[in-house]
Amino acid sequence: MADKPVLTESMEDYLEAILALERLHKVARAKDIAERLEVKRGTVTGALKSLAEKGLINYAPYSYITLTPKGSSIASEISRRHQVIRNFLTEVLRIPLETAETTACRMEHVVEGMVLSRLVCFIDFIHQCPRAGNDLLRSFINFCESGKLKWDECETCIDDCKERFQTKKD
Amino acid sequence: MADKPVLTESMEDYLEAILALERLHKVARAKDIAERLEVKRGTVTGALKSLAEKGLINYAPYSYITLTPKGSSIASEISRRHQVIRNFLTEVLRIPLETAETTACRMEHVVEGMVLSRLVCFIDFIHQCPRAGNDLLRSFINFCESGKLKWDECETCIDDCKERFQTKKD
DNA sequence: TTTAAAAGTTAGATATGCCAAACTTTAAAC
DNA sequence: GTTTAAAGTTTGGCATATCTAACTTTTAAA
Repeated sequence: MADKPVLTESMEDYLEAILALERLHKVARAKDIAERLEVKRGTVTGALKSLAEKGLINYAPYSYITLTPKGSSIASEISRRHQVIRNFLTEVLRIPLETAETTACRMEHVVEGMVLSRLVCFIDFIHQCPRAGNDLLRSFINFCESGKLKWDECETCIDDCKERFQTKKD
Repeated sequence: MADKPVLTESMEDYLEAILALERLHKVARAKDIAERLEVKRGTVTGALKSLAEKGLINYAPYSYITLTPKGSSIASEISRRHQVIRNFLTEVLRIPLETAETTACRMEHVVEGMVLSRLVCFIDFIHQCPRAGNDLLRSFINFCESGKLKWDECETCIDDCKERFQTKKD
């Protein structure tokens, strides 16, 4: 399999849309791609030709559209970037889903390997570390809203944390 | 002051570069902008005309370049986005500075208000919350490298955390 | 099976953003 | 004060990405 071509954000969006439509209907149709990306049908035709030239999709005029193995591999990677970023935004930063989605759509084109794997680690870590977890995130939200820490609650907070860990050990 | 125009990423980059050069030398020169953004001098001239038309820079052919109040306000906002993102990447995710810089350069164009303020909060929270702090981040790095939590160390970790808090209270 | 609507394509236009290369202005060296 | 080099500008060209509107193919309804 040839090297992965460097794609524009736009081309990445098309691949991602095609992957999503394949998952829904086995194949993608130009009209659905256009709706999903909010562009006109004519614009899609041009993009499809470009992706076909790069060997990323199976395409002939008037045909249905599917990803080639190479296209599928790239699309999956982009889709994964999207998911990781969205999960970070919703689960850690507690951003509302809709905002998280639109932000992930834009961020997915600009984070590369190391940052992505750190985000994955961070989400896992927050969920697994006894000192972190959902109740730490609850404190975070509280901090966001009030702008300050409630120091008088810290002692019980730490004690609760330890207790939960003891219970969990069994 | 008129409404803030919607700018392309490219125009945002030019404003940010001009702000940085203003801070260094009081005024910006086209040549330095070109070097900073790694584009040719001719490209800069076009961008400057466009920014001047939008009322964001003071510019006349062959003159030095300064930001108008409106341009300055926008440039500062972008610069702040950059800093917040870079700080998050280095201080929380512990990404090496160089990678953090280049990622921040790309991310600064795609995060809007809510995500940015949550990032600010999160950095503050991690630094201020007794259950979080630098030693939690050290555990995180450990987790990143080993791929797993050392559960046998959790009890002492929590105890140390409490002890540090007790000491700090004085 | 004809026909009408939906889907897809094409052609021409616009906007951004970049480059190379020729040209002009400014500033500095002599 | 010339002259020359650096900085800035202009022009023409290219690539991407989009639109509108006209046209073609396919599909589905009558």
